[in-house]
Amino acid sequence: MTKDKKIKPSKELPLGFVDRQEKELLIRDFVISNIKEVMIKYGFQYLETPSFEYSDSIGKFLPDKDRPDQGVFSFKDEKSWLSLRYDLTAPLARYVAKNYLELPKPFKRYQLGKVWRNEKPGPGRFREFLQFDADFVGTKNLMADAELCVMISEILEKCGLNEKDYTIKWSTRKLTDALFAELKINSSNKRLKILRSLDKLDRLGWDEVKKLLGKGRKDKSGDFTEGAELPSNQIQKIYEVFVQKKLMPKNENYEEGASKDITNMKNFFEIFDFKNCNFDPSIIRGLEYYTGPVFEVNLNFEVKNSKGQPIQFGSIGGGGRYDNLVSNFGNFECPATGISIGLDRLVFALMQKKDFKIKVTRPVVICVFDKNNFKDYINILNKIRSSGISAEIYSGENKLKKQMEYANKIGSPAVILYGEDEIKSGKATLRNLETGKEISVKTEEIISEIKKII
RNA sequence: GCAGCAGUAGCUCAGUUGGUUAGAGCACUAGUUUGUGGAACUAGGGGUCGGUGGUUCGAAUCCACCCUGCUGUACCA
Repeated sequence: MTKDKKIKPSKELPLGFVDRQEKELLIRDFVISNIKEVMIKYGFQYLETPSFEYSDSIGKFLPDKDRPDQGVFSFKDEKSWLSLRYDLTAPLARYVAKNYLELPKPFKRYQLGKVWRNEKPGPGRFREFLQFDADFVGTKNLMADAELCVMISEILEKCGLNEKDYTIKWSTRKLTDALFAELKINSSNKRLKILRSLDKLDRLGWDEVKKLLGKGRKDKSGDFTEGAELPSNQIQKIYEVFVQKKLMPKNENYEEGASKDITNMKNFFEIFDFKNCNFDPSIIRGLEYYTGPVFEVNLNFEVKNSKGQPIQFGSIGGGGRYDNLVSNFGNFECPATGISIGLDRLVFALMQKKDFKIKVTRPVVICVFDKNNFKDYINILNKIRSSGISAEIYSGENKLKKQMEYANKIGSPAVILYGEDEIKSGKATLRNLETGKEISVKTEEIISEIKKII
Protein backbone atom coordinates (compact mmCIF):
# COMPACT_ATOMS: atom_id res chain seq x y z
CA MET A 1 0.00 0.00 0.00
CA THR A 2 1.18 3.42 -0.82
CA LYS A 3 1.18 6.15 1.76
CA ASP A 4 0.44 8.87 -0.73
CA LYS A 5 -3.25 9.54 -0.24
CA LYS A 6 -3.57 11.66 -3.29
CA ILE A 7 -3.20 8.77 -5.67
CA LYS A 8 -5.85 6.67 -3.94
CA PRO A 9 -8.98 6.38 -6.06
CA SER A 10 -12.19 7.83 -4.69
CA LYS A 11 -14.57 5.47 -2.90
CA GLU A 12 -17.47 7.86 -3.31
CA LEU A 13 -20.30 7.25 -5.76
CA PRO A 14 -21.26 9.69 -8.48
CA LEU A 15 -24.10 12.00 -7.48
CA GLY A 16 -27.44 10.27 -7.68
CA PHE A 17 -26.10 6.73 -8.02
CA VAL A 18 -26.39 4.11 -5.29
CA ASP A 19 -25.21 0.66 -4.29
CA ARG A 20 -28.07 -1.69 -3.64
CA GLN A 21 -27.82 -4.50 -1.16
CA GLU A 22 -29.27 -7.96 -1.06
CA LYS A 23 -32.48 -7.24 0.79
CA GLU A 24 -33.51 -4.55 -1.64
CA LEU A 25 -32.56 -6.69 -4.62
CA LEU A 26 -34.54 -9.65 -3.36
CA ILE A 27 -37.61 -7.49 -2.90
CA ARG A 28 -37.05 -6.12 -6.38
CA ASP A 29 -36.82 -9.67 -7.78
CA PHE A 30 -40.04 -10.50 -6.00
CA VAL A 31 -41.77 -7.48 -7.52
CA ILE A 32 -40.41 -8.32 -10.96
CA SER A 33 -41.59 -11.91 -10.81
CA ASN A 34 -45.07 -10.67 -9.92
CA ILE A 35 -44.99 -8.24 -12.80
CA LYS A 36 -44.00 -10.94 -15.26
CA GLU A 37 -46.77 -13.25 -14.10
CA VAL A 38 -49.38 -10.56 -14.45
CA MET A 39 -48.05 -9.42 -17.81
CA ILE A 40 -48.23 -12.93 -19.23
CA LYS A 41 -51.72 -13.28 -17.86
CA TYR A 42 -52.76 -10.05 -19.57
CA GLY A 43 -51.13 -11.03 -22.86
CA PHE A 44 -48.25 -8.58 -23.17
CA GLN A 45 -45.02 -9.34 -25.06
CA TYR A 46 -41.63 -8.96 -23.42
CA LEU A 47 -39.28 -6.49 -25.10
CA GLU A 48 -35.81 -5.11 -24.51
CA THR A 49 -34.28 -2.15 -26.27
CA PRO A 50 -30.73 -0.85 -25.80
CA SER A 51 -29.71 1.59 -23.10
CA PHE A 52 -28.39 4.03 -25.68
CA GLU A 53 -30.34 5.57 -28.52
CA TYR A 54 -29.46 8.25 -31.00
CA SER A 55 -30.29 11.43 -29.18
CA ASP A 56 -32.66 12.66 -31.84
CA SER A 57 -34.66 9.42 -31.94
CA ILE A 58 -35.66 9.84 -28.33
CA GLY A 59 -36.64 13.45 -28.62
CA LYS A 60 -33.34 15.21 -28.08
CA PHE A 61 -32.43 17.48 -30.90
CA LEU A 62 -29.11 19.20 -30.69
CA PRO A 63 -28.72 21.74 -33.42
CA ASP A 64 -25.93 24.01 -32.34
CA LYS A 65 -25.25 23.15 -28.74
CA ASP A 66 -22.17 21.52 -27.47
CA ARG A 67 -24.22 19.05 -25.50
CA PRO A 68 -27.73 17.79 -25.92
CA ASP A 69 -30.23 19.51 -23.70
CA GLN A 70 -29.70 18.88 -20.01
CA GLY A 71 -31.55 16.08 -18.37
CA VAL A 72 -29.96 13.26 -20.31
CA PHE A 73 -26.51 11.70 -20.28
CA SER A 74 -25.05 11.97 -23.73
CA PHE A 75 -21.82 11.62 -25.63
CA LYS A 76 -20.76 11.97 -29.21
CA ASP A 77 -19.21 9.12 -31.17
CA GLU A 78 -17.50 9.76 -34.51
CA LYS A 79 -20.72 10.71 -36.21
CA SER A 80 -23.66 11.24 -33.90
CA TRP A 81 -24.88 12.15 -30.50
CA LEU A 82 -25.96 9.19 -28.39
CA SER A 83 -27.99 9.41 -25.19
CA LEU A 84 -28.80 7.05 -22.38
CA ARG A 85 -32.57 6.63 -22.49
CA TYR A 86 -34.51 8.72 -19.98
CA ASP A 87 -37.65 6.59 -20.14
CA LEU A 88 -38.97 3.51 -21.94
CA THR A 89 -41.73 5.23 -23.88
CA ALA A 90 -39.52 7.10 -26.33
CA PRO A 91 -37.57 3.94 -27.26
CA LEU A 92 -40.87 2.13 -27.67
CA ALA A 93 -42.08 4.75 -30.10
CA ARG A 94 -38.83 4.38 -32.01
CA TYR A 95 -39.12 0.59 -32.01
CA VAL A 96 -42.70 0.63 -33.22
CA ALA A 97 -41.88 3.10 -35.97
CA LYS A 98 -38.95 0.95 -37.09
CA ASN A 99 -40.95 -2.28 -37.16
CA TYR A 100 -44.34 -0.83 -37.92
CA LEU A 101 -45.39 -3.10 -40.77
CA GLU A 102 -44.43 -6.36 -39.08
CA LEU A 103 -45.98 -5.69 -35.71
CA PRO A 104 -49.42 -6.90 -34.72
CA LYS A 105 -51.90 -4.08 -34.19
CA PRO A 106 -52.56 -3.41 -31.45
CA PHE A 107 -49.08 -4.18 -30.20
CA LYS A 108 -48.92 -4.88 -26.48
CA ARG A 109 -45.51 -5.00 -24.95
CA TYR A 110 -43.94 -4.67 -21.53
CA GLN A 111 -40.41 -3.75 -20.68
CA LEU A 112 -38.19 -3.63 -17.61
CA GLY A 113 -35.04 -1.61 -17.70
CA LYS A 114 -32.86 1.00 -16.22
CA VAL A 115 -33.27 4.59 -17.31
CA TRP A 116 -31.05 7.56 -16.55
CA ARG A 117 -31.74 11.19 -15.89
CA ASN A 118 -29.11 13.83 -15.55
CA GLU A 119 -30.87 15.93 -12.96
CA LYS A 120 -30.82 16.62 -9.25
CA PRO A 121 -31.74 13.58 -7.16
CA GLY A 122 -34.40 13.91 -4.44
CA PRO A 123 -35.62 11.67 -1.63
CA GLY A 124 -36.06 8.21 -3.16
CA ARG A 125 -35.15 9.61 -6.57
CA PHE A 126 -31.87 8.82 -8.27
CA ARG A 127 -30.14 9.46 -11.56
CA GLU A 128 -30.29 5.78 -12.45
CA PHE A 129 -33.46 3.84 -11.81
CA LEU A 130 -35.41 0.81 -12.86
CA GLN A 131 -38.63 1.32 -14.70
CA PHE A 132 -41.45 -0.95 -15.70
CA ASP A 133 -43.59 0.02 -18.67
CA ALA A 134 -46.62 -1.59 -20.26
CA ASP A 135 -48.17 -0.10 -23.37
CA PHE A 136 -50.89 -0.67 -25.93
CA VAL A 137 -49.80 0.68 -29.30
CA GLY A 138 -52.21 1.07 -32.19
CA THR A 139 -55.60 1.34 -30.56
CA LYS A 140 -57.91 4.19 -29.72
CA ASN A 141 -60.10 1.97 -27.59
CA LEU A 142 -60.21 3.32 -24.04
CA MET A 143 -60.69 -0.20 -22.78
CA ALA A 144 -56.91 -0.35 -23.03
CA ASP A 145 -56.50 2.66 -20.74
CA ALA A 146 -58.89 1.20 -18.21
CA GLU A 147 -57.29 -2.22 -18.38
CA LEU A 148 -53.88 -0.72 -17.59
CA CYS A 149 -55.29 0.55 -14.30
CA VAL A 150 -56.84 -2.81 -13.50
CA MET A 151 -53.57 -4.52 -14.30
CA ILE A 152 -51.36 -2.25 -12.24
CA SER A 153 -53.65 -2.73 -9.31
CA GLU A 154 -53.34 -6.49 -9.65
CA ILE A 155 -49.55 -6.20 -9.65
CA LEU A 156 -49.53 -4.04 -6.52
CA GLU A 157 -51.80 -6.38 -4.63
CA LYS A 158 -49.71 -9.37 -5.64
CA CYS A 159 -46.77 -7.52 -4.10
CA GLY A 160 -48.58 -7.44 -0.79
CA LEU A 161 -50.33 -4.07 -0.82
CA ASN A 162 -53.95 -3.96 0.16
CA GLU A 163 -56.45 -1.65 -1.46
CA LYS A 164 -56.01 0.98 1.22
CA ASP A 165 -52.24 1.15 0.68
CA TYR A 166 -52.50 2.74 -2.74
CA THR A 167 -54.76 4.95 -4.81
CA ILE A 168 -55.23 5.15 -8.54
CA LYS A 169 -56.53 8.47 -9.72
CA TRP A 170 -57.41 9.33 -13.26
CA SER A 171 -58.61 12.14 -15.44
CA THR A 172 -58.31 13.17 -19.07
CA ARG A 173 -56.25 15.85 -20.70
CA LYS A 174 -59.29 16.78 -22.74
CA LEU A 175 -60.68 18.31 -19.59
CA THR A 176 -57.96 20.93 -19.45
CA ASP A 177 -58.29 21.40 -23.22
CA ALA A 178 -61.96 22.24 -22.72
CA LEU A 179 -61.16 24.52 -19.84
CA PHE A 180 -58.61 26.44 -21.87
CA ALA A 181 -61.17 26.83 -24.64
CA GLU A 182 -63.70 28.08 -22.13
CA LEU A 183 -61.28 30.58 -20.63
CA LYS A 184 -59.92 31.48 -24.05
CA ILE A 185 -56.36 30.80 -22.99
CA ASN A 186 -54.46 30.10 -26.18
CA SER A 187 -50.84 30.80 -25.35
CA SER A 188 -49.13 27.45 -25.10
CA ASN A 189 -46.69 28.91 -22.62
CA LYS A 190 -49.50 29.98 -20.34
CA ARG A 191 -51.30 26.66 -20.78
CA LEU A 192 -48.14 24.83 -19.74
CA LYS A 193 -47.73 26.97 -16.66
CA ILE A 194 -51.30 26.28 -15.61
CA LEU A 195 -50.91 22.56 -16.18
CA ARG A 196 -47.76 22.49 -14.07
CA SER A 197 -49.44 24.40 -11.28
CA LEU A 198 -52.49 22.17 -11.24
CA ASP A 199 -50.27 19.09 -11.24
CA LYS A 200 -49.11 20.18 -7.80
CA LEU A 201 -52.58 20.31 -6.26
CA ASP A 202 -52.28 17.11 -4.26
CA ARG A 203 -48.84 18.00 -2.95
CA LEU A 204 -49.29 21.69 -2.16
CA GLY A 205 -53.02 22.13 -1.76
CA TRP A 206 -55.27 24.72 -3.39
CA ASP A 207 -54.08 27.74 -1.42
CA GLU A 208 -50.55 27.33 -2.73
CA VAL A 209 -51.62 26.41 -6.25
CA LYS A 210 -53.77 29.52 -6.25
CA LYS A 211 -50.62 31.59 -5.72
CA LEU A 212 -48.92 29.77 -8.58
CA LEU A 213 -51.84 30.55 -10.86
CA GLY A 214 -51.72 34.16 -9.77
CA LYS A 215 -48.73 36.18 -8.77
CA GLY A 216 -46.37 33.44 -7.65
CA ARG A 217 -45.38 31.55 -4.55
CA LYS A 218 -42.64 31.53 -1.98
CA ASP A 219 -41.75 28.05 -0.69
CA LYS A 220 -40.76 27.22 2.83
CA SER A 221 -37.05 27.64 2.10
CA GLY A 222 -37.80 31.18 0.97
CA ASP A 223 -37.43 30.52 -2.74
CA PHE A 224 -39.84 32.30 -5.05
CA THR A 225 -41.63 30.73 -8.02
CA GLU A 226 -43.19 32.91 -10.66
CA GLY A 227 -46.92 32.54 -11.18
CA ALA A 228 -49.10 32.30 -14.28
CA GLU A 229 -50.53 35.79 -13.64
CA LEU A 230 -54.16 34.81 -14.24
CA PRO A 231 -56.94 37.24 -13.27
CA SER A 232 -59.03 36.19 -10.30
CA ASN A 233 -62.17 35.34 -12.26
CA GLN A 234 -60.22 32.75 -14.25
CA ILE A 235 -58.67 31.36 -11.10
CA GLN A 236 -62.14 31.08 -9.62
CA LYS A 237 -63.31 29.13 -12.66
CA ILE A 238 -60.38 26.74 -12.34
CA TYR A 239 -61.23 26.31 -8.66
CA GLU A 240 -64.78 25.27 -9.51
CA VAL A 241 -63.65 22.68 -11.99
CA PHE A 242 -60.57 21.20 -10.32
CA VAL A 243 -61.25 21.56 -6.63
CA GLN A 244 -65.00 21.77 -6.15
CA LYS A 245 -65.33 19.36 -9.05
CA LYS A 246 -68.52 20.92 -10.32
CA LEU A 247 -68.15 19.76 -13.86
CA MET A 248 -67.56 21.88 -16.87
CA PRO A 249 -70.13 24.29 -18.12
CA LYS A 250 -71.55 23.28 -21.47
CA ASN A 251 -69.30 23.89 -24.40
CA GLU A 252 -68.74 21.92 -27.54
CA ASN A 253 -65.16 21.19 -26.74
CA TYR A 254 -66.17 19.56 -23.49
CA GLU A 255 -69.04 17.56 -24.91
CA GLU A 256 -66.98 16.15 -27.75
CA GLY A 257 -63.81 15.45 -25.79
CA ALA A 258 -63.61 15.26 -22.05
CA SER A 259 -67.17 14.17 -21.46
CA LYS A 260 -66.87 11.21 -23.81
CA ASP A 261 -63.55 10.15 -22.30
CA ILE A 262 -64.97 10.31 -18.81
CA THR A 263 -68.12 8.31 -19.49
CA ASN A 264 -66.14 5.81 -21.53
CA MET A 265 -63.62 5.24 -18.77
CA LYS A 266 -66.28 4.99 -16.09
CA ASN A 267 -68.13 2.54 -18.22
CA PHE A 268 -65.12 0.29 -18.70
CA PHE A 269 -64.18 0.40 -15.03
CA GLU A 270 -67.71 -0.72 -14.26
CA ILE A 271 -67.58 -3.59 -16.74
CA PHE A 272 -64.20 -4.66 -15.35
CA ASP A 273 -65.84 -4.42 -11.93
CA PHE A 274 -62.87 -2.32 -10.89
CA LYS A 275 -63.61 -0.02 -7.97
CA ASN A 276 -60.27 1.00 -6.57
CA CYS A 277 -59.81 4.14 -8.63
CA ASN A 278 -61.12 7.65 -8.48
CA PHE A 279 -61.83 10.27 -11.07
CA ASP A 280 -59.86 13.34 -10.07
CA PRO A 281 -59.67 16.32 -12.40
CA SER A 282 -56.47 17.50 -10.75
CA ILE A 283 -54.50 14.60 -12.19
CA ILE A 284 -52.55 16.26 -14.96
CA ARG A 285 -49.12 14.63 -15.27
CA GLY A 286 -46.67 17.18 -16.53
CA LEU A 287 -45.79 15.45 -19.77
CA GLU A 288 -46.73 17.39 -22.80
CA TYR A 289 -47.39 14.42 -25.06
CA TYR A 290 -50.46 13.13 -23.27
CA THR A 291 -53.64 13.54 -25.29
CA GLY A 292 -56.41 11.66 -23.48
CA PRO A 293 -56.91 9.73 -20.25
CA VAL A 294 -54.13 10.08 -17.70
CA PHE A 295 -53.66 8.13 -14.48
CA GLU A 296 -51.41 8.13 -11.47
CA VAL A 297 -50.57 5.62 -8.75
CA ASN A 298 -49.89 6.90 -5.24
CA LEU A 299 -48.96 5.10 -2.05
CA ASN A 300 -50.89 5.96 1.09
CA PHE A 301 -48.56 4.85 3.84
CA GLU A 302 -45.83 6.95 5.40
CA VAL A 303 -42.35 6.68 3.92
CA LYS A 304 -39.20 7.78 5.74
CA ASN A 305 -35.69 8.59 4.59
CA SER A 306 -32.51 7.06 6.00
CA LYS A 307 -32.59 9.50 8.90
CA GLY A 308 -36.09 8.45 9.86
CA GLN A 309 -37.75 11.67 8.76
CA PRO A 310 -41.04 11.32 6.90
CA ILE A 311 -40.70 12.54 3.33
CA GLN A 312 -42.94 13.72 0.51
CA PHE A 313 -42.93 10.53 -1.50
CA GLY A 314 -45.12 11.42 -4.44
CA SER A 315 -46.37 8.96 -6.98
CA ILE A 316 -44.69 5.68 -7.81
CA GLY A 317 -45.91 5.79 -11.35
CA GLY A 318 -48.55 6.71 -13.81
CA GLY A 319 -49.33 6.95 -17.44
CA GLY A 320 -51.77 7.96 -20.07
CA ARG A 321 -52.71 8.12 -23.68
CA TYR A 322 -50.27 9.58 -26.19
CA ASP A 323 -51.89 9.43 -29.60
CA ASN A 324 -49.34 11.56 -31.44
CA LEU A 325 -45.98 10.38 -30.20
CA VAL A 326 -45.36 7.39 -32.46
CA SER A 327 -46.60 9.17 -35.55
CA ASN A 328 -43.78 11.68 -35.09
CA PHE A 329 -41.53 9.07 -36.71
CA GLY A 330 -43.53 8.59 -39.90
CA ASN A 331 -46.64 9.41 -41.74
CA PHE A 332 -48.92 6.90 -40.13
CA GLU A 333 -51.55 7.23 -37.44
CA CYS A 334 -50.57 5.40 -34.30
CA PRO A 335 -52.55 6.01 -31.14
CA ALA A 336 -51.12 4.52 -27.97
CA THR A 337 -51.51 4.37 -24.22
CA GLY A 338 -49.20 3.14 -21.50
CA ILE A 339 -48.18 3.09 -17.87
CA SER A 340 -44.81 3.33 -16.10
CA ILE A 341 -43.86 2.33 -12.59
CA GLY A 342 -40.65 3.34 -10.85
CA LEU A 343 -39.60 0.02 -9.39
CA ASP A 344 -36.88 1.30 -7.08
CA ARG A 345 -39.34 3.67 -5.50
CA LEU A 346 -41.89 0.93 -5.08
CA VAL A 347 -39.24 -1.33 -3.53
CA PHE A 348 -38.01 1.49 -1.29
CA ALA A 349 -41.55 1.93 -0.01
CA LEU A 350 -42.19 -1.81 0.36
CA MET A 351 -39.06 -2.16 2.50
CA GLN A 352 -40.62 0.23 4.99
CA LYS A 353 -43.96 -1.44 5.16
CA LYS A 354 -44.10 -3.05 8.57
CA ASP A 355 -45.84 -6.28 7.64
CA PHE A 356 -43.71 -6.88 4.56
CA LYS A 357 -41.12 -9.61 4.91
CA ILE A 358 -38.82 -11.21 2.42
CA LYS A 359 -37.03 -14.47 3.01
CA VAL A 360 -33.25 -14.27 2.84
CA THR A 361 -31.53 -17.63 2.51
CA ARG A 362 -28.22 -18.02 4.28
CA PRO A 363 -25.94 -21.03 4.14
CA VAL A 364 -25.18 -23.60 6.78
CA VAL A 365 -21.48 -23.13 7.53
CA ILE A 366 -19.13 -26.10 7.78
CA CYS A 367 -16.23 -25.08 10.00
CA VAL A 368 -12.68 -26.00 9.13
CA PHE A 369 -10.48 -27.60 11.80
CA ASP A 370 -7.83 -29.31 9.77
CA LYS A 371 -6.70 -28.20 6.35
CA ASN A 372 -5.83 -31.78 5.50
CA ASN A 373 -9.38 -32.89 6.03
CA PHE A 374 -11.15 -31.06 3.22
CA LYS A 375 -12.22 -34.36 1.74
CA ASP A 376 -14.59 -34.95 4.65
CA TYR A 377 -15.85 -31.36 4.57
CA ILE A 378 -16.59 -31.53 0.88
CA ASN A 379 -18.41 -34.81 1.33
CA ILE A 380 -20.66 -33.26 3.93
CA LEU A 381 -21.05 -30.11 1.83
CA ASN A 382 -22.12 -32.06 -1.27
CA LYS A 383 -24.59 -34.08 0.71
CA ILE A 384 -26.27 -30.93 2.04
CA ARG A 385 -26.20 -29.05 -1.22
CA SER A 386 -27.60 -31.94 -3.20
CA SER A 387 -30.63 -31.90 -0.98
CA GLY A 388 -31.19 -28.33 -2.06
CA ILE A 389 -30.03 -26.65 1.13
CA SER A 390 -27.65 -23.71 0.98
CA ALA A 391 -24.29 -24.58 2.53
CA GLU A 392 -20.65 -23.62 2.41
CA ILE A 393 -17.30 -24.57 3.82
CA TYR A 394 -15.76 -21.66 5.69
CA SER A 395 -13.49 -20.17 3.08
CA GLY A 396 -11.16 -18.15 5.26
CA GLU A 397 -8.17 -19.25 7.28
CA ASN A 398 -9.11 -18.39 10.83
CA LYS A 399 -9.58 -20.32 13.99
CA LEU A 400 -12.90 -21.61 15.15
CA LYS A 401 -13.92 -18.54 17.10
CA LYS A 402 -13.59 -16.39 13.99
CA GLN A 403 -15.51 -18.93 11.98
CA MET A 404 -18.35 -18.79 14.49
CA GLU A 405 -18.35 -15.01 14.39
CA TYR A 406 -18.51 -15.17 10.64
CA ALA A 407 -21.46 -17.57 10.66
CA ASN A 408 -23.26 -15.37 13.16
CA LYS A 409 -22.64 -12.25 11.14
CA ILE A 410 -23.95 -13.63 7.86
CA GLY A 411 -27.06 -14.90 9.65
CA SER A 412 -26.34 -18.56 9.10
CA PRO A 413 -28.95 -20.88 10.67
CA ALA A 414 -26.40 -23.46 11.84
CA VAL A 415 -22.79 -24.57 11.76
CA ILE A 416 -21.37 -28.03 11.41
CA LEU A 417 -18.30 -28.96 13.40
CA TYR A 418 -16.21 -31.88 12.25
CA GLY A 419 -12.88 -32.05 13.99
CA GLU A 420 -10.85 -34.67 15.83
CA ASP A 421 -13.56 -35.61 18.30
CA GLU A 422 -16.16 -36.01 15.57
CA ILE A 423 -13.87 -38.09 13.42
CA LYS A 424 -13.27 -40.42 16.34
CA SER A 425 -16.94 -40.85 17.14
CA GLY A 426 -18.03 -40.76 13.51
CA LYS A 427 -20.68 -38.16 14.34
CA ALA A 428 -20.72 -34.51 13.31
CA THR A 429 -21.72 -31.73 15.68
CA LEU A 430 -24.57 -29.54 14.50
CA ARG A 431 -24.99 -26.24 16.31
CA ASN A 432 -28.18 -24.27 16.00
CA LEU A 433 -27.02 -20.67 15.90
CA GLU A 434 -30.28 -19.23 17.04
CA THR A 435 -30.69 -21.34 20.20
CA GLY A 436 -27.06 -22.31 20.71
CA LYS A 437 -28.08 -25.95 21.06
CA GLU A 438 -25.64 -28.55 19.84
CA ILE A 439 -26.38 -32.09 18.84
CA SER A 440 -24.24 -34.96 17.69
CA VAL A 441 -25.52 -36.58 14.51
CA LYS A 442 -24.50 -39.35 12.19
CA THR A 443 -23.63 -37.97 8.77
CA GLU A 444 -26.67 -39.67 7.23
CA GLU A 445 -28.92 -37.75 9.60
CA ILE A 446 -27.41 -34.34 9.05
CA ILE A 447 -29.91 -33.29 6.43
CA SER A 448 -33.03 -34.21 8.34
CA GLU A 449 -31.65 -32.42 11.41
CA ILE A 450 -30.83 -29.28 9.43
CA LYS A 451 -34.32 -29.29 7.98
CA LYS A 452 -35.67 -29.14 11.51
CA ILE A 453 -33.71 -25.95 12.07
CA ILE A 454 -34.41 -24.03 8.86
C1' G B 1 -30.91 26.13 -11.37
C1' C B 2 -32.68 28.73 -6.67
C1' A B 3 -33.00 28.57 -1.23
C1' G B 4 -32.14 26.67 3.93
C1' C B 5 -29.18 23.42 6.87
C1' A B 6 -24.95 20.37 7.31
C1' G B 7 -19.69 18.05 6.43
C1' U B 8 -14.73 15.93 12.84
C1' A B 9 -12.46 7.83 12.99
C1' G B 10 -15.80 2.66 8.86
C1' C B 11 -20.88 4.53 11.26
C1' U B 12 -23.57 8.07 14.78
C1' C B 13 -21.99 12.29 16.97
C1' A B 14 -19.36 15.66 21.21
C1' G B 15 -15.66 19.38 20.94
C1' U B 16 -16.76 25.34 25.85
C1' U B 17 -15.31 32.94 24.29
C1' G B 18 -9.54 30.53 18.73
C1' G B 19 -4.75 27.86 23.07
C1' U B 20 -0.16 22.10 23.82
C1' U B 21 0.04 15.33 21.64
C1' A B 22 -8.51 16.08 18.69
C1' G B 23 -12.72 12.87 22.08
C1' A B 24 -17.07 9.22 23.07
C1' G B 25 -20.35 5.20 21.70
C1' C B 26 -20.88 1.40 18.06
C1' A B 27 -17.78 -1.27 14.60
C1' C B 28 -12.72 -3.32 13.91
C1' U B 29 -8.01 -6.09 15.86
C1' A B 30 -5.75 -8.97 19.88
C1' G B 31 -6.44 -11.29 24.52
C1' U B 32 -9.29 -13.33 29.06
C1' U B 33 -11.07 -19.01 26.43
C1' U B 34 -4.93 -22.15 21.13
C1' G B 35 -12.73 -26.66 19.72
C1' U B 36 -17.46 -22.55 19.94
C1' G B 37 -20.93 -16.77 17.70
C1' G B 38 -24.73 -13.35 19.78
C1' A B 39 -22.98 -10.95 26.78
C1' A B 40 -18.84 -8.94 29.79
C1' C B 41 -13.88 -7.26 30.81
C1' U B 42 -8.69 -5.68 29.28
C1' A B 43 -5.50 -3.72 25.69
C1' G B 44 -4.84 -1.79 20.76
C1' G B 45 -5.18 0.23 15.66
C1' G B 46 -7.58 3.93 13.03
C1' G B 47 -8.44 11.22 11.69
C1' U B 48 -4.17 16.56 6.73
C1' C B 49 -11.51 18.00 11.67
C1' G B 50 -14.72 18.06 3.21
C1' G B 51 -10.93 21.10 -0.06
C1' U B 52 -8.14 25.56 -1.20
C1' G B 53 -6.69 30.27 0.20
C1' G B 54 -6.75 34.09 4.03
C1' U B 55 -6.77 36.47 9.24
C1' U B 56 -3.68 35.15 13.69
C1' C B 57 2.05 34.08 17.73
C1' G B 58 -1.57 30.01 17.33
C1' A B 59 -7.55 27.66 13.49
C1' A B 60 -11.74 21.75 13.84
C1' U B 61 -13.22 26.70 15.86
C1' C B 62 -13.08 33.27 12.49
C1' C B 63 -13.45 35.02 6.92
C1' A B 64 -13.77 33.98 1.42
C1' C B 65 -14.32 30.71 -2.50
C1' C B 66 -15.08 25.74 -4.06
C1' C B 67 -16.73 20.53 -3.45
C1' U B 68 -20.14 17.05 -1.37
C1' G B 69 -24.65 15.60 1.29
C1' C B 70 -29.68 16.41 3.23
C1' U B 71 -34.38 19.08 2.81
C1' G B 72 -37.61 22.21 0.08
C1' U B 73 -38.50 24.39 -4.69
C1' A B 74 -38.06 24.73 -10.11
C1' C B 75 -37.31 21.96 -14.56
C1' C B 76 -38.27 16.85 -16.21
C1' A B 77 -38.71 15.57 -23.32
